[in-house]
Amino acid sequence: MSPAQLSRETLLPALAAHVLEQGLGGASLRPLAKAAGTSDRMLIYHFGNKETLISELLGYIAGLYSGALDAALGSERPKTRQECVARILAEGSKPEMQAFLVLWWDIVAGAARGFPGYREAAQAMMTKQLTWLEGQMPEGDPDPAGGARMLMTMIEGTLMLSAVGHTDTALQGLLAGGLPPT
Amino acid sequence: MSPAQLSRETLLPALAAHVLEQGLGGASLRPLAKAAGTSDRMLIYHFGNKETLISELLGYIAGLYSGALDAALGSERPKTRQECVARILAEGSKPEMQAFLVLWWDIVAGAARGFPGYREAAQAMMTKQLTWLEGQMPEGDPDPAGGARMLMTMIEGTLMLSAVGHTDTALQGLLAGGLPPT
DNA sequence: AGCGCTATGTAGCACTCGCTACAAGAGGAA
DNA sequence: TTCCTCTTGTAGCGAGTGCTACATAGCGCT
Repeated sequence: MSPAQLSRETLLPALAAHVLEQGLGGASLRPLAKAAGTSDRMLIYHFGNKETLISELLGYIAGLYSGALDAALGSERPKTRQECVARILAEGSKPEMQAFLVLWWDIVAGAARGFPGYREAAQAMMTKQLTWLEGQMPEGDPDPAGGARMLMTMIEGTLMLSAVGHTDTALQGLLAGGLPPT
Repeated sequence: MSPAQLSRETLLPALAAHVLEQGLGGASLRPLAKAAGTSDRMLIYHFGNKETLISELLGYIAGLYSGALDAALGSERPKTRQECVARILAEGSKPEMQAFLVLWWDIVAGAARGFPGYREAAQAMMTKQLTWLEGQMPEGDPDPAGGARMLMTMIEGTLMLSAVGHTDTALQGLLAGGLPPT
């Protein structure tokens, strides 16, 4: 009956799955523990306190995101910047990415408010995404580094506007910027 | 001793001041009531329940934001798009705007998660900002409507990246987009 | 066998949460 | 006056919060 020994590493996947669908705002110990098949008592035992747990969880989720981006590496690079934008927006609209996106705004809000661990995790995810985007820039692009950062800014703006029901504004903005997502 | 009669209208300013500095995540009735000089009992009495209170509060804050934008209308229009971006980013970096910005990410997170009232308030604020931005577009701009939407998308992306410690990424993106904030 | 360390369960503490039951004062209407 | 409505205070409920005290089972080491 004794389950495989618990540890931070074995707990984190279940915890991540829980916050991915329930959010960080209402993440309290007992529901988290239930989702991981254990008790609040054991979460405190393994992580010390809730703050540490959340920090480690955010780091783990940043790793998940990084892995998801790696798995999304297309075989051949896009030919144009606009194709590049279209591809990454398509990536973000996949259903399995929705939970990530919703959670993302929780993380941004926590980062803006200075909660411990939030900023670091958010920064790591954005750094990873920037790297990924640089690798996705068209072959002969005149300014891959700067271009990637510009596309990144446009994409993040698009995601935010979409989150609050201003998808049209963002799409028309992309259009006016010469980056119509096909 | 009897204070002026309480009502939703007289309560909202104090409530807004509280969430502007404490955030929406931890906004619970008793601290809110204390900030407004009353009791949780009376908040429920006047608003019915917490959900309604938050919804009305978000609407009120959207109005505050709208007023702040109106008050920030410069006398003369910027000459170029980049000056326009520089001006709005400068506006957003004023200290009195910081509380708005931090709260903003709470609202976006709530909107993304579908909390009642959040999306409506966020949408209203973005609509207002878009209108404001259209009015700030340079005189002879070839495409004021589309341009405003593009600038809007870039600006929101910049704000988000700044919130998570990627200000440099955003600024380099603006630079590569021909929109260096002076 | 005995000892000590690690992992876990049970129970509980002091606190906050949104909300409600009940009573009471104030003011107007009859 | 008597009644009714509106507004407010006091007290509390049941649930949930992070966290802790205490006991205990299992394991390896000597």
